[in-house]
Amino acid sequence: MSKKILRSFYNRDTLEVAQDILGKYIVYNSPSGEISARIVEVEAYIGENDPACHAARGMTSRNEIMFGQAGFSYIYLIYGMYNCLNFVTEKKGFPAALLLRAAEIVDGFEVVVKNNPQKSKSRILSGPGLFCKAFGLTKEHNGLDLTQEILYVESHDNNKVEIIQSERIGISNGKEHLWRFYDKNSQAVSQK
DNA sequence: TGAATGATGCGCT
DNA sequence: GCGCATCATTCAT
Repeated sequence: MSKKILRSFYNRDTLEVAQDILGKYIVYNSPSGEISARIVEVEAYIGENDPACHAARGMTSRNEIMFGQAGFSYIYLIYGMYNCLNFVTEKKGFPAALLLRAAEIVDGFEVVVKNNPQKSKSRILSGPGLFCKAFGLTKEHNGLDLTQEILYVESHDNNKVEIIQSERIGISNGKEHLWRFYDKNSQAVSQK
């Protein structure tokens, strides 16, 4: 039994959403077929007081989606070559988002493997850049409504997850916040 | 097995 | 120009 997550799920404290979204399934109706994957790793970026958050220096044209309503996608390009997918959380006017760092492919491996043929099934979504590359997500998918049919998350019954909390990865400021959450038992978590 | 580096777009100082 | 919420490859131990 599965059901699509509604906007009220995202419209809460970001750290609560982070832990609740682990073990849920992200579904993408791509042009070449449906893909779904189990979310196993996320990081939280919260508010203008978080130095690692893109919103730390106020609203710009790049990050304005984070200031908007919860339940939308925020996708940006990093290092000139990799896209990263975030879920916007919290109420309108409060900038916060969850970075999707890793997932386990469930359906649509044959679609995903075309985008990255060298990768094994268990590691093909192990990293934010890899995830977007495999799913075929780019900044063109920025601002999608996650309560619509193209890109959304659904919950499944009986998904118990052992959650580990740790320091965020790849940032130089704001490391004192332990805002990375991942599934202890997953082989797909990034960084080994 | 680990550290260093190159690729490369774009928003900000 | 600089510096990034990265990854794959190369070079050194």
